[in-house]
Parts: sequence; structure tokens; C-alpha cells
Amino acid sequence: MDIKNHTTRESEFFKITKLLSCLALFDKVPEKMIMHFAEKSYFKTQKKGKILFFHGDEALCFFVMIDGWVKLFRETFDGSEAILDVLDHYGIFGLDSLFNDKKYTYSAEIVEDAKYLVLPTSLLHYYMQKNQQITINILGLLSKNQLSQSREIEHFHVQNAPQKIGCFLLRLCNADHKDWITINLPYDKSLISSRLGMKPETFSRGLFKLKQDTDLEIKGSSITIKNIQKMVDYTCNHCSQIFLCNNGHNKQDQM
Amino acid sequence: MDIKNHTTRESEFFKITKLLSCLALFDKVPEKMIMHFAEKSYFKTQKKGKILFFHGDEALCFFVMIDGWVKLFRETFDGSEAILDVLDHYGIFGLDSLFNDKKYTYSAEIVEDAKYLVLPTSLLHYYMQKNQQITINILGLLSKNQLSQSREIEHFHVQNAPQKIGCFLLRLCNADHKDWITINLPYDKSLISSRLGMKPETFSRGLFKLKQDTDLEIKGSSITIKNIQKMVDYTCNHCSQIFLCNNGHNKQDQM
DNA sequence: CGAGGGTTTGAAGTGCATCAAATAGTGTGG
DNA sequence: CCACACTATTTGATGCACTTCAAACCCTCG
Repeated sequence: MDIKNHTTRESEFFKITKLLSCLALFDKVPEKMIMHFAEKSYFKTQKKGKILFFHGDEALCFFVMIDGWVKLFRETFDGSEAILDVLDHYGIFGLDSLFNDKKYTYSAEIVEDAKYLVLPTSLLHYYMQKNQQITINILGLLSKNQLSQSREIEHFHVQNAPQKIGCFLLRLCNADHKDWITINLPYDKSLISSRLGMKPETFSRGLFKLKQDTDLEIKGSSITIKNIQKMVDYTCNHCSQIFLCNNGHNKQDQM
Repeated sequence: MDIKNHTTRESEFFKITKLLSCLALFDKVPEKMIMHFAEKSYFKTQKKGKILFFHGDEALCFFVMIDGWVKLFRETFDGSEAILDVLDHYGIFGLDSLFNDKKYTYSAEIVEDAKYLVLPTSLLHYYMQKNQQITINILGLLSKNQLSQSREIEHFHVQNAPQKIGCFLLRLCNADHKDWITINLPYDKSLISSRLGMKPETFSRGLFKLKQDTDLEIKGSSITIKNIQKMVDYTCNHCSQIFLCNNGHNKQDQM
């Protein structure tokens, strides 16, 4: 039994090392350091609905999503909430606390059954003083995240509901599709709607209008964009970005 | 003439060095390095309306505001614009380009006659590879800015027009006022309104409603909050932050 | 099959935008 | 110092987009 646990942990350690090596956060970082992180971290699984931490909690850990989805949000005193981001595979979160009194600046809730990695913030703090490269890597993550947040602010200003939905759909697409594509909504429509800052009813009506205006085919959570260019014309002309504005900007860049 | 120019430049160099030393960006950084930056930078003055750079321009310089105000914004293809921030004294901007293909990610326009410092981005890039401290300082700036941006996103979700205005007014206040305070609006009402993502007409009506609901006295651009607590109750209960949510978060933290 | 959540649809209300016009404020030249 | 022009701000009337509330529908899963 002891031996079994031991070998299990060993294989987990190997897996974690491999995983960390893939992250932009550990790009060009000495292998020894990555192994140190792997030693101190572990996998965890949680069901939908689990709150990982609340806004204001002491930030001892940061996280890397493996499977499932996590929602980052803040709630107001009067009960409503604002979603900051929704992350999946390779999404890093909880890092922001490095600089803010070691408190989380938002809350995190699992919204689709999830497997994720838990890492100690203190270790990152430690290496930030010693290793130039990891500091630069964090800087890169933060900067990309900042860019995407400023786009978010812009979108609130200039897009109406159907355009926001169209923009969301386009950001689910890859570059290698010319004219049409079928995508599956990654999580509940009601979650998407609050992610986009609107009510589920508005989302539903907005999607219907988008369908009429831009040749969509909708079957539950599967949506086919039959004419990508039409969609781009419809949504992106009201934005300072061009189509594939988030290209190369994977969720792994999230803080 | 030569001598005069020389001494002028010398005194400017001294001024710049002193100024840079005050910035969070150069906190705990070797004096020699600060002097290197001072050597390569210069003051500039511009009238209201001057565009410093456009979104997408090659980012050779970054800036530190001394006097006046600068507006950071993006414009969409269909002509409307979204304001990301408005900076004054010690506001740093143009830095974000360090990580984004060396292009500016927004446009910058002087909105009140301004004096500012121009610094070469390349030098910062150079030192980022050599000096751990300045990298950490940049990280700190970026992180605070990110926090303030995420609050912005929250505000769009949860505040209505009068609350946004109240929140804006409260953020102009200092901690050392107990019950009442008189503030002067820092720039045009029309600029404030677009900063807050609303039309001037909406701002005007919102301010009037705020006045009715929370004991304001308005004389042109001078506004007296007669009952701060009432204002806090009115605006902040719809926000995850508490009053003085930006306390200790000066504009000098802007990227 | 039936309970319960997610989603859609309908009707009515609210808040902000828009368009238009009046008013206040500011700077200019006589 | 005043008349004028020009801009910023306010006020009014109307329209539209999103929200709210309510009910129906749909899907999944015990």
C-alpha cells in the first residue's frame, strides 16, 4: 500500500512536471525549478458548484485548470455578480494576489466538473526574487491579460447584444477555417450570457437575431456559422480589433 | 549660447533624475540606472487636442505625465471611441507595448494642455533583461492597473448612471475627509461622461438625480458632497468594493 | 413518468441614447 | 466694458435596447 501510494505520487510528479513545462509561465525556466514546483503541487478534482476561494481570502495557492471550467467573478453587496472571466484548459488563475496584499481579488467557482493543479504562491514569490526569466514570464501573462481586459471594456462600450454574442462565437473559432464552422458552446447559455453581461432572455433573443442576420444554424448548444465573413462584417466593424483579434491569445495566458 | 543650452540641459537632467526617483517604476533601482534613463529622456509640452500616438503605431517611447491630462482610448471602425483611462500627474502610459509586438495597444490624446516626459522603450527593454528589481516594479504597476481595470469591468455590469458618477466623485476624494468635501472636476464634463461610458446628456441628468438623492451642491465644476456616508451608501452598496476602494492606488500606477 | 433545471417566448417597464432646442459659459475684437 | 461668436452644458420629447416578470417549453435524469 505504501509502495503503491509512492509510485502513484511518482507518476503524478512526472505528469505535473511535463504539464508545467508546457506553460508559458515556465518557458525557458530551469528544469530544476520546474521540478521544485511539481514537488510542491498536486492535482485536485471538484464538482460543478464548488467555490475554490472567495474574493478577499488569503491567497496561499494559485491554480492551473486541466479539465472543466472555472468562473472568476465578484459579487456586490446587493447580490448581483460580475463575471471577469471563464477559464478552461491551461487557464492560470489566482496569481494576481502576488501583488495585492496576498489576497484574492476575485472569487472562483467551478462551473463544469473540473480537474486542476494547485500550486503554492509562496514558491513563486520566492523564485520571483531569484530568477529573472520567470518574472518576465509573469509579466508577459499579465500584459496579455491586460490587453484582453481592455478589449472587454471596449466591447461593453461599442457592441450591442447580438454583436457581443457574435464576437464570443468568433473567439471560439480557429484561424484555419475559411468560410464555415460548427462549434459547440463550451458551457451553459445562461453562463455565457452573464459572461457577456446580459440576461439569459437577452442572450436567447440576441442569438435569434444573430441567426437571422448572419446565416447560423442552431441545434441546442451546437452552432454552425455558415458564412464567417458575414459574421465578421456584422460584429467586428464596430470594434477596433480585426477578426481573430485574440489569435495566439490562449486562455493559458490568464492570471 | 552653447553654454546656456548646456546648463539648461544639465538642470533638466537633474530635474528628470529627481522626478524618476519618485516613481514606483524606479523604486529601489540603482541610481546609475535612473541617470541613464534621465540622459535619454526629455520634457515636452503640448496643447489640448494633440495626438501623441495612435493605436498600432510602433512604440518607441513611453511617457510620464507631469501636468495636464491625457486620454487613452480606442476608436472603432464605425467612428465611436472607448476611453480606457484618463491620466494626470505621474501617470505612466505607453508601457504596455513592451509585450505586444512593440505596438501601442491604444491611442493617446492630450485633453488638457500638458507637460510630460518622453522615455525610450528600448532602454527599459534592455534593463528588463539585466535588473530584477525594475522587472518586479513593472509587474507591480501592471498588476495594480489590472485590478483597477477589472473594477471597471465590474462597474459597467452593476452600476447605473448616477452611481457611476457618484463612484467617480468618491474616487476623487482623499481618506482624510470625514463627512463633507468640496471637489473640482478635473476636466470637462463631456470628457468625464465618455470616460464613464455615457452621453453628456445622461451625465447631466445623472448628476442632477445624484444631487437630489445624496445632498450635493453644484456650482459649475465645483461639487460639494455634504454627506459622504450618504453618497457611499448610494453608490458603493452596488459594488464589491468599499469606500476608498482605490485608496493608495494613485494614477502613477497606470501603465 | 414526473420533477427540476435550463431555455425560450410574450408583455410590459426602465434607463439610456438620440435628436433638437434652449441656456450658460468663455474668449474675442471693437 | 460690451456685443458677438463659439462651445459646453442643460432640458425636453421621443425611440430603442435591454431588463423584468411571468408562463410555457424542453431536456435530462432519477
